[in-house]
Amino acid sequence: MDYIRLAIIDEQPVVSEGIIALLSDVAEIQVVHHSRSFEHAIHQLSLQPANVVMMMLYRPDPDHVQQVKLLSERFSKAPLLILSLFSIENFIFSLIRAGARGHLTGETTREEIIEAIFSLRHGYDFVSKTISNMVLMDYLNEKGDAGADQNLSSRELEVLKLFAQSMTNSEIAEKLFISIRTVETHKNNIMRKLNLRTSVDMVKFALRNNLTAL
Amino acid sequence: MDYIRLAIIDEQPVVSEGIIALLSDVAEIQVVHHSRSFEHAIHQLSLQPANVVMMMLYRPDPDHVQQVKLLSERFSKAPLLILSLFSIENFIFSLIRAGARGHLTGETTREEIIEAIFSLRHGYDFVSKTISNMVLMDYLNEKGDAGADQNLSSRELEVLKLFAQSMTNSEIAEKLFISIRTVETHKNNIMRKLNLRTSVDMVKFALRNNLTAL
DNA sequence: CAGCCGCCTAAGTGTTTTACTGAATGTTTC
DNA sequence: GAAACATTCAGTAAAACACTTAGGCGGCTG
Repeated sequence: MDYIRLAIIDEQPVVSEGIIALLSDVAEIQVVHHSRSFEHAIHQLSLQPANVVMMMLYRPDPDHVQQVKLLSERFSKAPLLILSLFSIENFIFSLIRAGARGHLTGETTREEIIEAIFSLRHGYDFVSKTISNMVLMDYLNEKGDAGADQNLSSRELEVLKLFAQSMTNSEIAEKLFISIRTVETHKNNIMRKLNLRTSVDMVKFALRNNLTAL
Repeated sequence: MDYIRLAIIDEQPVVSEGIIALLSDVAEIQVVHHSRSFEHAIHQLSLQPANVVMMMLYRPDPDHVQQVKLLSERFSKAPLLILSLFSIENFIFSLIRAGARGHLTGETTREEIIEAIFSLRHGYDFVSKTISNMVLMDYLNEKGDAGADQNLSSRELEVLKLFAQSMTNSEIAEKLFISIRTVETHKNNIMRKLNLRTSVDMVKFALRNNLTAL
């Protein structure tokens, strides 16, 4: 009997509990451990390897990209499945580029989760229909500006996040080891890309997308 | 037998599915319907009343405060339980002021959810320990800025509101028939009075106090 | 492979906003 | 009537912003 050993990484215990309950009557899937933090997951995975790792994300934090990269490199035998409760397309692409082998949104169903886990276990990638459709829409729109709402680079997201956390330009510059002028440039590009008028709008955008706390 | 008729409002089907799975073996709780949108929930609740309404929130959108207010007024017989996957204390207080009778964070467990539902059904409020502790801390520290806007003059409040609505200093000056320098002074006084560091903090204060929409 | 595009970096220049200080005028309050 | 505060405005220096150019780098494409 070849069980799938599933590891779960989730900051919010109640959601992982729910997911585990959803998977409880699938005999082939065995949840070996679930962690509330990335660091704990690394530790757990070293002790007890998994076949598939599932990671719940609640906001488009650039840190997650680094974590995905690290996980998929260090535990390359355990393909990584992302479940994101937001849907910023470009950010999700970053995650996939960083090594995630599958992705689901909050729109997904129990059946799709199971299908995704089986796919990853057997070496196939899995991307939810929602995201597939986004790619298709993009393809059809010829990268039309209509959907060019949320194509911030990871660096821009980082700057936006720090700014929305009440850091001044010089503080951001110091923290990221870049010049103040570069911080300004990033902010300009963010405003241009998102079609925002003032920095107040930028703060609101960050809040809407859970990049910072109110 | 007196079933608890539970209605669920959740944008992310996968989370509600998980919650429903967690509650599936509690005989006294019957999930009568779950909606992906607030509007749909209003419609459903009119057709089929509930004893308890559970609402999942993923980000601190001020619209939610209005929705909570409307729900708790229109369906006053169905106490409202919020499950927020973030933990911004001030925002949660707004939700409770708006009429929510219970609140849980993502830290919660299956048992706590069940306890909360039963409490609300029997007329008691339920607030998770995480938030209870926050309230206590707040009470002790006298730190919360609820009511702090009382100290602002009406003119200052007006300037703050316009600023938080993305108006530049010159636009505010023009609108209020005062000079730009005066607008600056007002902003300075606001920051000093509220003990804020940056204008980003000012925007957040305005949002917390419903002076503007996100 | 050459060319194009996006990302990251940075600077130039001019405008706007902020930080800090001071101050005139009126209203309220003790 | 003195004290406290609201409202108004300004000088000066620093910070931030808008708009532009620009080099190096990596990826994609014809």
